[in-house]
Amino acid sequence: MEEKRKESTKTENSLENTAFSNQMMIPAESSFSMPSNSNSSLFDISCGELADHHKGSCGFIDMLSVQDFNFPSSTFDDFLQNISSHLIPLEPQQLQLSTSQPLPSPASTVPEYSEVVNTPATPNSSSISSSSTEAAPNDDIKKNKTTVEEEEEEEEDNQEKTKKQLKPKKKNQKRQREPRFAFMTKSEVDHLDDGYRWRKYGQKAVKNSPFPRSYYRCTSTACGVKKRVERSSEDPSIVVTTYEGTHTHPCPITPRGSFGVMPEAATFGGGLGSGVGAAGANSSHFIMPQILQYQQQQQQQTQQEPYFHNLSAPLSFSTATSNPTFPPPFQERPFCPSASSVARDHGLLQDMLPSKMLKEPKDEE
DNA sequence: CGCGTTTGACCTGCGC
DNA sequence: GCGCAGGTCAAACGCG
Repeated sequence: MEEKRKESTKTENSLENTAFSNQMMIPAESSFSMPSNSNSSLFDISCGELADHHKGSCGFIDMLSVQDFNFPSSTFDDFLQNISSHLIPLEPQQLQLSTSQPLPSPASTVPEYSEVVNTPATPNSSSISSSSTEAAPNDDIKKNKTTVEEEEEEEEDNQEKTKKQLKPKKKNQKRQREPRFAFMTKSEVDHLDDGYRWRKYGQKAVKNSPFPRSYYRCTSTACGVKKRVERSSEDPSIVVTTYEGTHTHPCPITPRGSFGVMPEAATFGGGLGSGVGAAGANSSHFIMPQILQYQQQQQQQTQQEPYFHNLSAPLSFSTATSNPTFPPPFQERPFCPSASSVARDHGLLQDMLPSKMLKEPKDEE
């Protein structure tokens, strides 16, 4: 197995633009629902089995029509970024529902993602921290510890009291858990090219999984963003990518340098989504959005109702409830959606995805 | 030669 | 205290 994995790893490296096919995992707060009756759509949402550490933290999105889609890094970046600009978080309670239900063990429900994810136990802090922690993630940033950050620490403390800080990183420095953000992709390659340059610094066998977990770090000196990649033991075709930290630099491979940049600003937005979208997707903001919006527009251009609202049931992502209440942090838009997304929502996918992908919704029109 | 990967050792947290 | 598991380090190695 191990060897097989290794081989695949090699393969991955050679496959730059991975087959980003059809599934994305998003933070629990990203849970959203969409008209269940609009299954024609580009996306269908459902809950999937999550890796242990993801339990309770993520939702699972199926991008039905995005089969075997090759995502150029820049596109992916855009994609995520656009997405994140429309995140619609759920209420703590709902989050609770959405996350805990599908999750087997309550204990493992909140693990390390507590900050980013909806921590049933501490809804408030979770939502707050998700945005705040983003401000104090990277090493450099840590240097400038501000009172704000200290507050964040407190929050984190609360959240992590159960989990405690993971290792203080060799120094006495208390280890801060940076906001994390995970998503799943159905891909043959583990390491998706998200536009950033990553250096693998470790690989570990994961318990209860035949697949090893790989650890990557952003190669940019001042950037401490990390990312873990592992395959789902449930479904080997699914790659779970977890980003941690905030990029403090623009995406090196982003053609549209414009958006990829969210340096300091990233403190708020860069977050976990980091790897994913330079500025983009930050933990708490990375939630589906425009895509659905797009879909909706495509299907019912007149629909004025927000695409998805709160998730009432983890598995159902059913149609929305009418009261989308978003925790403060979610209401903010840390970064500016790429021009394309802002200027023309419906152009989002067109802008990011190959026409191939857009076909479905379009054809439906 | 620079950069990235591999891989075993090491560190830390946590449960028993 | 001990063992397990996750996470990180860093030397060795491979590749362009």
